Amino acid sequence: VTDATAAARRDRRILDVVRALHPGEVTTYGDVADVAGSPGRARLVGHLLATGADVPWWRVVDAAGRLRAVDAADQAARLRAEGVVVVDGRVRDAPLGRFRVRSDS
DNA sequence: TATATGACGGACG
DNA sequence: GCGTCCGCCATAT
Repeated sequence: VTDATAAARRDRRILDVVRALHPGEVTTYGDVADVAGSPGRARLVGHLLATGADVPWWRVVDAAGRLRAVDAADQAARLRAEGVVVVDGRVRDAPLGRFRVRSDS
């Protein structure tokens, strides 16, 4: 296969993982990359979500639980609408289904 | 072709 | 817990 198709397949795989997130479920860029089979490529996940993919992008935060979206306020609002506790631009809760935000206190 | 810049993350102090 | 540094990958200039 060509590099282009391989990359396209990889990107699609990442987007599929994000699409699989249920309401109230929050995960990290790194975990998405990992589950999608591209460990270490957290930055790539962020880039994909930034390109306006049709996926629940607001359910993805960074490893520290911080909301990195351009419009963090919007992301916070969407998360709260699903019952996720966001404090000072950060996810304080670890509700989540299969994917977990590593945030312990 | 080279450099800079992000929706990142881990290691370190 | 925070700031800095470096590695990571794709785009933009």
